[in-house]
Amino acid sequence: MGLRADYVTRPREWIASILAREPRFLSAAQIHQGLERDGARVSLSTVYRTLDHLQGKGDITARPDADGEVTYMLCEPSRHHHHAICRTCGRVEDVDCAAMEQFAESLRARNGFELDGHAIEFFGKCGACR
Amino acid sequence: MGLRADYVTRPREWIASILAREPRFLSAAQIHQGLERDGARVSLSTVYRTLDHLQGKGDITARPDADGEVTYMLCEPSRHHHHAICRTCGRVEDVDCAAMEQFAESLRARNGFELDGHAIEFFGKCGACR
DNA sequence: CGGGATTTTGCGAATAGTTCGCAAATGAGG
DNA sequence: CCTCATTTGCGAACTATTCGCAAAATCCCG
Ligand SMILES: [Zn+2]
Ligand SMILES: [Zn+2]
Ligand SMILES: [Zn+2]
Ligand SMILES: [Zn+2]
Repeated sequence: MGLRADYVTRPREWIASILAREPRFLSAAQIHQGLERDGARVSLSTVYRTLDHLQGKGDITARPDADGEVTYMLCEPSRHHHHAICRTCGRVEDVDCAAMEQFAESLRARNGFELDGHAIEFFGKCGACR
Repeated sequence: MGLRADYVTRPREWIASILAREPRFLSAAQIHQGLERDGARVSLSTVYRTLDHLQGKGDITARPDADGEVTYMLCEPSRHHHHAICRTCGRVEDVDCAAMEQFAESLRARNGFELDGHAIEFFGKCGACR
């Protein structure tokens, strides 16, 4: 009772290693394909379960892509920050949250990232709900 | 041949009217339920097709929710702006894109919206892709 | 007000992504 | 090694979304 087990297994190591070397959001299917390419035989169910597991540990971030397919990336959501996503290759660069207004400039300066769009969502309580 | 037909039909009017009175993102299923509640019998397929149609006309915005289910709201995506989404009731208020830094303040002042979080995504080309 | 060409709808079947149940395999600990 | 809890694989079940096709609705024009 109490302690939650956290076995180290081949499938989990393989999946973590795929995520570790891809700085972009990957779908469960893409991860599964990556495993096959590496010669690692892991069921798709296990991929999903491992992703849930990693998400539970706070090791990965999940996000539905434009079509609603959920994608995952190694990234600590606990450290509040945002993402710059390359429209061409999908590469993700972390962006801290300090000065929003400077983002466009600093992004370019720091990462060579050429900004051409952004999406923002604010959350909170509307007047009626307070 | 050129002109694209754009029939005015009951289902389309009903669906548009549901969207018109809900300032929040609704899933196809929620819209379908709303139609039934109104006594309007429309198939779920038609709901999806009408949503595609409205999206094609640029009348609605679609966005996958956290679980990947796609949701829709009456909102012109052509006028670039962002959304403040109430964590409690889902109400969406439009926010223009001018001065990002002032958003938190102005949101509260203008709409009584109490901000407690935000998600931002930048898009563009990374250094490697340029 | 029809009549016919065109578009839209409903239905059920087909997809695609994700989850589940359960028996067999694996990892942790002694 | 042995034992027990956890994890895996497999196939079936689910859910959201899309499709094909015949029937119904809309529009246009006379
Ligand atoms: Zn990150
Ligand atoms: Zn790139
Ligand atoms: Zn809007
Ligand atoms: Zn609210």
